[in-house]
Amino acid sequence: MNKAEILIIDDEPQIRKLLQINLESNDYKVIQASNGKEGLILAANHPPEVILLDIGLPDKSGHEVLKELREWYNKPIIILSVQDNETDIISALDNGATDYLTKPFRTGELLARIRSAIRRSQNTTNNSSIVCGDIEIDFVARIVKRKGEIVKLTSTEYNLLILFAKNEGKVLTHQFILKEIWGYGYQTETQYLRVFVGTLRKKIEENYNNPQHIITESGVGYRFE
Amino acid sequence: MNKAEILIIDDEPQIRKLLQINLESNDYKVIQASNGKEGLILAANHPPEVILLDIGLPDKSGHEVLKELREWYNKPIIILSVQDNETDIISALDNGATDYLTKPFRTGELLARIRSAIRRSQNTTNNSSIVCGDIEIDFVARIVKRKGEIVKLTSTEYNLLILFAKNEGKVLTHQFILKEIWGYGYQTETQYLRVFVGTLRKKIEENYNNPQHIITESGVGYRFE
DNA sequence: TATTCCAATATAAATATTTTATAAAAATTT
DNA sequence: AAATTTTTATAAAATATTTATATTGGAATA
Repeated sequence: MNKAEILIIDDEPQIRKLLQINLESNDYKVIQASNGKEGLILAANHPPEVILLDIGLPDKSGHEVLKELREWYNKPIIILSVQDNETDIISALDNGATDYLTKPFRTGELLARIRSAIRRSQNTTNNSSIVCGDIEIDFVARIVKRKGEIVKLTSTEYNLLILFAKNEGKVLTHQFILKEIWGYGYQTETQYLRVFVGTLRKKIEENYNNPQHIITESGVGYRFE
Repeated sequence: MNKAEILIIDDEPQIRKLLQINLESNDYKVIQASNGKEGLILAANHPPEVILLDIGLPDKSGHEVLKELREWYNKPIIILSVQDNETDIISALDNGATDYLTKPFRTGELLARIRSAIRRSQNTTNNSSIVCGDIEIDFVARIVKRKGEIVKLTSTEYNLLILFAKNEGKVLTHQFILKEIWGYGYQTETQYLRVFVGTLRKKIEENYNNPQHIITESGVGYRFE
């Protein structure tokens, strides 16, 4: 029994109907909005477990809705997009979307993606702490422990670790990390990142010549495990 | 029971007859056109599941027909060509043809290619993940797994694999691949491609002396299965 | 049919280039 | 002044390109 609530924001009634049938038959409770404004109101009144958002709304409001949602909503937002609209997808992911699906999609994959998103979000946002192997992060107290011992981190180091931990298993590009931690205009300062990844590794890796947590993806970015 | 419709566009009546007999005995419904104009009309009136197009028509109209078709038709177009007309084949593939067969062809091969093309066109939803046999690509996480294990790819290798995976089953010419991965001006550097196909095969093929995923189409390019 | 030859492809290895890691100095913030 | 961040410099590692050589498969020849 799930009964987790899912909000669908899409202007196409057929898509909403299709989603509704599939989701309800899998024990999700479905709420629907046919435009961005309505979606924002519904989400605010009764925050759902997952939001499915059509990014390619005719009035281009999908991107704005995503940004507005992300100002306060930190559960999964899965983007729905028509095929061949890669630009939309990439910009959505950079703006905090959790995942995406292109229409037409297979039901099996949709359900799998929803399950995976919920699982991940329960590991992170819901709880006030994350445990990744020997690393333990307490968001409320802003404390990080390694094998039970408190690790002293500077605020940049801490922010970086949080960003990694919230995106466990995902490759984060240099650009993305720099934008998230330092803000726009810093996206080319890759050296900052190297320095801080270095200090973080020294503090959280067992053997920092052979990092097990922060993995380098040469030419691309880093991945946290 | 298939009853998928196949449109043949070829000026040689013997070839049309031969194809018709073979295809109908395999439960396909066959429509025929003896020239490009007729073919375009038939295709527009009743879009078939696959089009077999003779590219080497005497008046060279095959190429034009292909281009016109590709403006709206996105199902498989398999090129028929006389042997030794590699230029024709390559230009057709670069213009969006799915596959090719050289006359005279073996019936078994023809049928296999048609089946494969149909299968592919039915699941081309380019989604946030692709599964091809034991290979699994997650675009969001930017991670490739083989039998569940993460495969470490360099960024060029990854880009190449993505290009292949997004065009599964389709023959990609050297030129096309080089243009997509390295950009204009690199279209003659076929050796780059060989080196990278080599390293990719080592990483994703079970037995890389007998590649099952990246298939060589000698003189033309590669195909991903 | 078997053999030779050729062009295309594959592989290995050397070199060049780019990217990353690290230390440490300088600047800034607390 | 201490802690932290930014900048600079340099070493090390990873990746890409180039070169050399081997292998393969098809066409031509005997």
